[in-house]
Amino acid sequence: MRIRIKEVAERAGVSASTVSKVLSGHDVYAVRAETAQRVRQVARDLGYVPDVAARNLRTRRTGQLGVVLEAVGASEPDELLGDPSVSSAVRRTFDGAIMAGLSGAARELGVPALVVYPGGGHALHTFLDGRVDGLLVGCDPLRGHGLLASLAQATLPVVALWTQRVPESVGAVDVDHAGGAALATAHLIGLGHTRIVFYGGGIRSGVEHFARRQEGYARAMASAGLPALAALHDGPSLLHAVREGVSAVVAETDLGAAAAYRALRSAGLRVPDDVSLIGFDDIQGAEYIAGGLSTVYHPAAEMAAEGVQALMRRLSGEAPRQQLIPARLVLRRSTAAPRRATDTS
Amino acid sequence: MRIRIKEVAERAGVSASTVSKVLSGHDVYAVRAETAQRVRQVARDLGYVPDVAARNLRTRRTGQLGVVLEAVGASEPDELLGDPSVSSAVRRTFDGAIMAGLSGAARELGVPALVVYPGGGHALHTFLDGRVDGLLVGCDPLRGHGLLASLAQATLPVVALWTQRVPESVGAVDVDHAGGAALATAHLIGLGHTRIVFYGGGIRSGVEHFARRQEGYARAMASAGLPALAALHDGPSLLHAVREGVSAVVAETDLGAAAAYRALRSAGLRVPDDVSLIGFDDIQGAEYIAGGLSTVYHPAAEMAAEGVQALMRRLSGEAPRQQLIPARLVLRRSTAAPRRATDTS
DNA sequence: CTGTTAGCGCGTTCAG
DNA sequence: CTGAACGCGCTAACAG
Repeated sequence: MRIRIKEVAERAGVSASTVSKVLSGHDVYAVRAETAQRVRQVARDLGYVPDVAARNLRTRRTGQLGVVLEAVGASEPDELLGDPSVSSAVRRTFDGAIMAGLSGAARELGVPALVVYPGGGHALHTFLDGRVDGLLVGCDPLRGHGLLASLAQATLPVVALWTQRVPESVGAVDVDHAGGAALATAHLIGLGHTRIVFYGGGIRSGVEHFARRQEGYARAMASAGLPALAALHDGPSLLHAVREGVSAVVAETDLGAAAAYRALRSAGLRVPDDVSLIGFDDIQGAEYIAGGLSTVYHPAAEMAAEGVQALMRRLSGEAPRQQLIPARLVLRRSTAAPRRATDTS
Repeated sequence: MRIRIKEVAERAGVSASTVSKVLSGHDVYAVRAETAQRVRQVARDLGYVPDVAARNLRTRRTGQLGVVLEAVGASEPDELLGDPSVSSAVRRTFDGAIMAGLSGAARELGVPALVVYPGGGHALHTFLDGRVDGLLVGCDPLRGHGLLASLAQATLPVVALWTQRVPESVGAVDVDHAGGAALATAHLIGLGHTRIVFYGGGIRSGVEHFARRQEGYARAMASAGLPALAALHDGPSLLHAVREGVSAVVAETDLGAAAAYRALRSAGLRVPDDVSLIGFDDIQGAEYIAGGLSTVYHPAAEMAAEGVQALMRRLSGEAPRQQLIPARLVLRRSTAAPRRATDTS
């Protein structure tokens, strides 16, 4: 049987409420230093640990943050990313990064515990039973997220991760996909490329992230005064484009870059000698792709950490905000200056 | 203000305890079907959600399982696995796989929530505040885990993951590292190799997993009547061994296999033509290593899922057990039959 | 079959 | 400066 506050009180020769005051840490209660000292000593000797169930009931708070990862354990739609075993490994890396980010931030901020709800498909009321003070919803980037809409009605403070499509009342932290893709595109432009194509489903895929990445590509092209080309999403049309003068490829994802690389290689084209190739995500194994894939680092852990902070701010009364975490270039060996254009000779 | 049980009771014209009986789901309480029906209807209409804090206090249980991942967010000791950014990505894949496994099993078993404790270095009492009914401790495979020793004294049911070195009172689920390495070694033996070396720190590394992997290698060699060679852990000695007739390499990890591959290639040796190479872990990107690395799949998610089940069994009174999850071969293109030995011509 | 009663263990008044 | 009293919302035992 665990030690209760009453036993500590008896052993210290005080009342239970005095023990509570001492251990609460709040200085607002005036307790004689000597008494406080004795209480603390007895509590330590007895190994007293306050019961959170009772405390939560009394204070109507838990200090815990809920985490819903719609993505955890989900498998990717094959058609989007190719080999399902590979893409599920990618998914897991993101999950791990997100957990690491959440966990690190929670520790920093003194959050006692994160309550992770297992799997998807929970009814709204699951989150309203007083188990948590607020909720982080890690959205599935490849699917919709109806949960947010219903949560927006509830009084529980919510911060969404990995999306920017949220109701007014919900905070959001996403990776700056558009900015990252613009960075990648600008890098190629800076190397001297002018005919640059976006490789992937992009806006047509219906996937929010991918659409934003294509928008970032288009934005960077536009601000350099270059024409944004139509997105390509298969090997043959990519090869056709290269034959027509395209010298650089911005792939929607690193896995997409790997696919593009295979297509280029099978046609005898070299990277970066004949075509420059840049990916997005900096997935594990990217250094093995295309002889070392230049890419855009996807700050999943940073996003998650910022999400915890945003939720804590909401809990202390701040209004919901939408934030973007900047991505950054990771340059390896798949991008280089273009060969002199053959059609000028 | 949330709806409370009393309001449901009033609206349904019954007492609070009747509402409790109906909504508890336990059939042991005799409540007239008609009454139960009415209560359920009113509860639904009002959007009543029972308060877990009060329930937990009353029942002295939470249904929640605690999760400590000593590994989450930790960075690898560089000297063990090479490039820190790469090995931390590997770590995150495992974290993600473990979370996916935990999450999936929790959903299957009806566990309402997993309580993830952020970061390492928690004092023992952190876990004894009644927040959870039992604890899963995911051990850091590259470090020790003193936490288990102290938890063994406590009354909280504990199941350790990713280790076999646990006190009597603690359950354990680990990947069968030895069995997996034996599988890999037997595969090479089956192809006709006889001079096979283990590449990695192995027993000398002090890392439990790696020691077991080397033991598995040695076991497989012994049962084929072949001599187990001393483990090698750097490029030059590997090349020396190959020149002396070694035709196949069992690498401790996939990252180790990547390093071995680089050493072999830089000496002009081809894989698998000149030397067969097999790894361990099946990390993301393994299909890009050594032209497609044959390896051993590391069932992290399966291990985690089994851990949840093991903990649930403990909660229902079963004695702690130690379990192993079998690994399995993933054959790609880095292993092949040896060339005919040059020294026989 | 249903209602009444009595806490679960703690934090927070308010007297003294 | 300290302690007594109260109740957070629910469920288990018992009485009717």
